[in-house]
Amino acid sequence: MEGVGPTMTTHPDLRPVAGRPPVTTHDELCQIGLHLFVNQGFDNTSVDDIALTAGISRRTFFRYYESKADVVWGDFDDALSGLKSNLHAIPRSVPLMDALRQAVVAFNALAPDQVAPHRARMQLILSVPALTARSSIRYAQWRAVIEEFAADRLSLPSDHLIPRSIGHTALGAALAAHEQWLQDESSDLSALLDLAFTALANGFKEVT
Amino acid sequence: MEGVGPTMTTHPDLRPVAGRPPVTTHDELCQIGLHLFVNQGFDNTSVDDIALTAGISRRTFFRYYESKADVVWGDFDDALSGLKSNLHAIPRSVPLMDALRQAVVAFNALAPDQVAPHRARMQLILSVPALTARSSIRYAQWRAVIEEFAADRLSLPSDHLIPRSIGHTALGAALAAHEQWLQDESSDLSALLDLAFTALANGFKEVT
DNA sequence: CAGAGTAGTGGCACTGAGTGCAATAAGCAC
DNA sequence: GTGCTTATTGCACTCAGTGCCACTACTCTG
Repeated sequence: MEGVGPTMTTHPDLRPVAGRPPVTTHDELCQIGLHLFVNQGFDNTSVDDIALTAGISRRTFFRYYESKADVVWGDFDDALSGLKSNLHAIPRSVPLMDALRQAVVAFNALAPDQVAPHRARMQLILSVPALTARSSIRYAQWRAVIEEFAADRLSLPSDHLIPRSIGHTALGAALAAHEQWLQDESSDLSALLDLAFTALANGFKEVT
Repeated sequence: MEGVGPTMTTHPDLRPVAGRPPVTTHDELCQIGLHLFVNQGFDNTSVDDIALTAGISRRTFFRYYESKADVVWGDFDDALSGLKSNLHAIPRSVPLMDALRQAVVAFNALAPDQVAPHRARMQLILSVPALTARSSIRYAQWRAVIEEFAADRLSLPSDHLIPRSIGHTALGAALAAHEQWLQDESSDLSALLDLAFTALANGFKEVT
């Protein structure tokens, strides 16, 4: 959904003082996994394949990721906190739906060298059923950020119908834009996101 | 999402003339599955449990449903064609977003005796991670119906950004309403759907 | 440097989902 | 009955995911 993944490492190596140092990283496994999934397909890639390639044991793999499918998302919590800070950096004078649009667009602005890997990731997520399915967890986290922000702006509890609807529909708009982006190699994700969120804020009136 | 399930049997027994007759039905397995999931939890219920209760073999279970999770949706294709005909029964004079709202609200109008089982089903789907995940397939089918309708109304291809966004956001609104409905035992699903779709059509302006 | 403490790794065994295959059972028409 | 068709079933297998426990590799303390 955003600039997740290997190229966007955070946590600048805060290794805890004691204990055996980790052999690999989430990012490394993510890179390896994506590579294998792209080349031989998700279903044709076993956890053993990934572990073997990474030089770790199968058991250790599951200490890094809870499931094979989670690999594609890399360190998503990291990305989410980015979205959150993007949102909260927007002044309250900007209307809610504009703020959402701006934050989501800004957050998906990718450096040129990140476009290709992000395309690969999203292509997998949106086309492999098992990945689409497992992504529902990530989507829920993403929505929670939006809901919380909307609830704050509207002075409503975040489990109120309106913030919830905003969370769900914002996710919908973002996914639609991503699908569209994947469909056309030459398209611009930011522009598509902008369009989708604008249409959403207009209630899909006055559209071509 | 709608009046799916046991209480809503269609296909009035078009048994093919030749061959061994089926021992059970999708609906029966759906009922058994829901019952077990509600009582002992989804993860604590194995396919063997369901098969044993239904008096069939484990292998046969997988001829009826592709996965354990699919059980909760019963015969969803059936429900979908209901939504589709609901949509196409609406005159073209009704604006697109109003038509969607009306169709979805009408389609989720449950007979009093269907409320409890539908609550149970949606409660499972929206709270058990494995079911939430697997439901993405069903959601995609649901969206496709909406997208197709919107594309037709707007004279756009159904893989255009706007119909896609409408499909995604309509699903979002419906899910938000369902979540809200589950949260409050005394709430009315139709009213919540109406509110969510109205807010969507207003671009979330002028909301309380 | 020895030993304690801590955290990551690895092997093993196990459960359970889902699948391919081949045999069998149960209807139908003739 | 014989064939034809379709459903059921058992078996064997792959693979994801988990619990348990031993082991390893590092740091810190004395």
